[in-house]
Amino acid sequence: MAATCNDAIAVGDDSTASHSNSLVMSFSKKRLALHEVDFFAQNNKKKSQHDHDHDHDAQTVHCIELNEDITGRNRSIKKYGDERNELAAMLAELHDMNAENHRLRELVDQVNNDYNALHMQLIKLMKTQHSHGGDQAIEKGKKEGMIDLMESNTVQALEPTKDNSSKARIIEEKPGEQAFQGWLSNKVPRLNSFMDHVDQASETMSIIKKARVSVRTRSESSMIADGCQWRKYGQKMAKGNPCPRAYYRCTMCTGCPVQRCGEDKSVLINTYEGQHNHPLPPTAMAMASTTSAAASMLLSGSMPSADGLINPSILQSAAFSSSHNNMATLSASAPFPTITLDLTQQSATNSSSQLQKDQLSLLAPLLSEKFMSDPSLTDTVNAATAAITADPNFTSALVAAITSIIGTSHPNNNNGNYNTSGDQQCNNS
DNA sequence: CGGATTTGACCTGCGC
DNA sequence: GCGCAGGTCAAATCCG
Repeated sequence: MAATCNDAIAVGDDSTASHSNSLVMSFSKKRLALHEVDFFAQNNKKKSQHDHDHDHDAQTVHCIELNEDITGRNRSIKKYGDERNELAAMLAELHDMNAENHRLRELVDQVNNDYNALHMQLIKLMKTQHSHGGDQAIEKGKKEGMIDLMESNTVQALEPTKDNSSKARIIEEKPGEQAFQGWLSNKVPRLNSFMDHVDQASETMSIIKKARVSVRTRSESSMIADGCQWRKYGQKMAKGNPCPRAYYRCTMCTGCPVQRCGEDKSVLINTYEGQHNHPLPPTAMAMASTTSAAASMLLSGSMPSADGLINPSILQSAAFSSSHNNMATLSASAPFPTITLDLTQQSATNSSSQLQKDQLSLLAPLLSEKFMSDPSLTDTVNAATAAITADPNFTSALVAAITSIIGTSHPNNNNGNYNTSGDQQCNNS
């Protein structure tokens, strides 16, 4: 705008020559003035533009900041969107896993059903086999009351089974256990299954409670003073025995299930069932440990091992001691398995200490072998195990303990006021 | 008087 | 289903 104004003034000044200098001067002044105006105008313009530029920069910075903010928000939105998608994917995966879990569960149920069906068939088959192979031994045991396992071995050797090869192989590898297997198949057929360990354990525990250990001693008293306090709660006339059978219960602790009864004349037979469920005095520990150990040995021979088979050495050893010394005999007669420890010879021949040692030295390996291999034994049995492992002369100590218990309690029985001692049974019900 | 023992009744499992 | 034998209970009795 300033340049247009200057050009119009210059055209008018050229038509007047006489006043040229003054006009020039005036024009120059005006022109200077205009220049000054223009200068200020330009300065103002620059200033204005500068100010405008300054505001524009501020707005630009603000816009940049807003833009960055928007960009950040967009990033957050995008991030949230990604997380949402990821969560949705995880939910979908979880849903798939639930569905697969459901399918697997149905599959497991199906497998369990199949297993149960096969298990029942197996039990049925094994019972059928035992009805062929074990009947003779059982009948023999029932007739004689006691089964001498050496005789059982002979029976098996002379009369091999006619069943399938699997059964025949087991019998060949496990001579001596057929009587117990037969008894087990008759009483607790489920023990024949080595696959159902849980049921096996419960069954075993129930059998342990019913296992009997019969200790034969010579005593004029109606019961053995073995350190425990016994309370008589009943007496019965047993069939086939002129002497009454007395029933005793341990009174050292309320609820202790150990009981026994007695009958006989000169030979005292204490039959223990179960175990004490309370601490025992030292004098009672020997007998309790002995009976517990014997019961465990008896039951161990009837329990399958981890591989489903049974270690025959225990029963073989028992049979050995039985046939040679009449000390440990195993009875498969109903209702419960019974092991009889015959100490009558020791009591009758107190001077024959070597015989006692020899007899119990045969029993000790039976006990220690089983105890060292079976972790599920009770504390009482473990105590016996500790004694066996700690004392190499345990058998001698055990003989001395038992005989001393019996002997010191009844040092001289010639008082004549008691002549019907007992077949004592220690029942656990 | 309280605890232990006796004894007859009752229950249960098993064989016939 | 019935009878028998073994095992348990509980009231009566005994004893220190």
